[in-house]
Amino acid sequence: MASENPPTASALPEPEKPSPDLPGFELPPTLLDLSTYLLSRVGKTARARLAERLAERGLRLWDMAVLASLVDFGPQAQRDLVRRLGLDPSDLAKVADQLAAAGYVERARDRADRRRVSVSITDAGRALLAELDGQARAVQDEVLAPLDAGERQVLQSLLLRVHRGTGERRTGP
Amino acid sequence: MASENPPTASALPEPEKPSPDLPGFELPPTLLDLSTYLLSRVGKTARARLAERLAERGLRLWDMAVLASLVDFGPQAQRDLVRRLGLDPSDLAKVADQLAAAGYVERARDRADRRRVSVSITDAGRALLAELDGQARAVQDEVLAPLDAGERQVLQSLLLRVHRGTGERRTGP
DNA sequence: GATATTAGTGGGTCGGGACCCACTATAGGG
DNA sequence: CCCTATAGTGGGTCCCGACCCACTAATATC
Repeated sequence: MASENPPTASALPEPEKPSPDLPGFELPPTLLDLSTYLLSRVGKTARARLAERLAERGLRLWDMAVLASLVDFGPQAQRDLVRRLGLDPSDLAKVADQLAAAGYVERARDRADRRRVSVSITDAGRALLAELDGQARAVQDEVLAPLDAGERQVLQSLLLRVHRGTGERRTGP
Repeated sequence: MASENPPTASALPEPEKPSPDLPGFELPPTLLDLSTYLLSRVGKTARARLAERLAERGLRLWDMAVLASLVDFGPQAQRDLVRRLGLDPSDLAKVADQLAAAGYVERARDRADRRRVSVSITDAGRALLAELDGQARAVQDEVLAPLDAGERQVLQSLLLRVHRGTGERRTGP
């Protein structure tokens, strides 16, 4: 917890600006010096803004995740997508449905094991993902605006390590 | 977007471990080198784990935020809490209700302006917040396990700057 | 072949968060 | 005084994301 009333800005150079929504309404330092809290809050912002862009196209984060997985790893059975992305099989079915209906992916039964449905991305899907990736980077520029290129690299690398460390208890997209 | 199939680990020293849930199931590099994505994902993990701890006590993140605000800034009218924390007045009323019922805060009408209800924290509330803060730090140690103390400082400071930069479009606790 | 197991699907539930409206009580300005 | 704005409250709604169960089809095991 931060020391009582005087809003100490923890390990920070300068408070820079009074900052938040309303003038003179800073968030509690007790929260602000929990990286946990900042992570959660900033992460939520990032998520929300990205989701917002996707929503304009009627897509959700999972759609993008699935497309990315297909581009990066090639055609896969749904079970593989499920394991890789950690979402519910039932939910994936719905996502795949939607993507297939829109022509971004194709599904075909695996001839070796006809229980499996192999999903592959179409050209339209590739094009879509490219656009989405662009949008994601645009959002990133917004969110990371206060950081210079070097700092963004550092952040990226720290986050990646943190990510790799987390037990991955089946959390979101 | 990351280059096609070979799962390039972007601007990172070493992939360290194969890492995720199931053996041989890495997440798509296309996503992993979006800081936006990592932020969202890691943030979600942090949030979830913290919320989990709070839930054991029947609390939600907002409860903690309110307590923190009261400790850091002293007794305030609900309207101040609303503005500071950016939550709906109606929702705050419910949170305050619950906290008051549990004896963590007290409410009293402001004598200067009897429309206002001034909320103040009790000793029990202070004690609770201290505990919650401890739990939050425990979660933090879990989540940030891969980072050493110096790196955590860097992360904290970067996140704080990013946070300050975000327009704060009335997002979560 | 009978049985268990795996892949996919459809149809739900559940809880949380954000939001909104109608209503009361008080304050303040003309 | 009357009228508008503000503070708080008590109802809701809506949209998610996560999860679960029941069921079919195909395969694997013995």
